Amino acid sequence: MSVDLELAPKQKRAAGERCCEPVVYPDVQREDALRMAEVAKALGDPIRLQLVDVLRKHAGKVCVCELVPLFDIAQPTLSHHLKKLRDAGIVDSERQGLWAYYYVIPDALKELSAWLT
Amino acid sequence: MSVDLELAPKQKRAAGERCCEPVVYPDVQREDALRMAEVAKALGDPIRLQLVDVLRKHAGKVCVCELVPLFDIAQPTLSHHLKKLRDAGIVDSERQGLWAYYYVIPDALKELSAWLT
DNA sequence: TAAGTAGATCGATGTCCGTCGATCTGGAGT
DNA sequence: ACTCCAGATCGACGGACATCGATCTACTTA
Repeated sequence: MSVDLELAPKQKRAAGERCCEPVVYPDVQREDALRMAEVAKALGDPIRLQLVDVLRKHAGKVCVCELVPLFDIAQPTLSHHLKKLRDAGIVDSERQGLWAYYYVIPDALKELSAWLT
Repeated sequence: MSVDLELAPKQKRAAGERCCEPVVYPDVQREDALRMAEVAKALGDPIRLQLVDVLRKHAGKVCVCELVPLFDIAQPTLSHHLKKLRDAGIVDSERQGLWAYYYVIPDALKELSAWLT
């Protein structure tokens, strides 16, 4: 899989007809697309999207034990989703004794948000 | 646009006390989360994200034959991605003779964009 | 030191996804 | 009618994903 986005010479169209305006290039380069797609993918699960929503609205750090009863999933599954969000660079966590506190990394959603606007 | 989940206020974490109360809140906005997650999931692939980017920048309808040479993937794969975007309600297509033209549905990204902002 | 607890990790399972070559569909040109 | 072509669909394959119960880890408390 190449990064190359060059246009190949297209086959000739019938009787000089075009199907559309000539060349279109993606303005978003591949690395940007990879980064934003990774964030979008992490948000592509209803539970993770709601998790981010809860964390964002709280504006502080939220204990995992507060999150567990909000969703009808087992604790390991929630932990799995939080890890996905961590791996995507959307949230981070802090351990304090037995409890773990999660928060949204500032500007983590900025690039995708700006692209969507 | 938000999931509207209120959390119990944080309390002091003294010895022997719970860090929080396991309150269950009605998930009134689950439908919103499902809808936005579906859009995010569709954007969670670099090629699909670039596809949407090209279609959005073009502001008109783009022929599939223009899209194929932009990406280093086989034609059925591109068709598969376009179908994913169609199923997510992000794009739609028009057939004109041999050619198919794709375009971004207006406001399709609006809800997710507003939530991200 | 022993018991208890919050949260992460492991292992298994069933499902979904991205990719491709091959094939099908239907309009266009000869 | 026949051929050519653009694009969609099919079938298969390998890998990723969501989910769970069981277990592990690390800290707190008796």
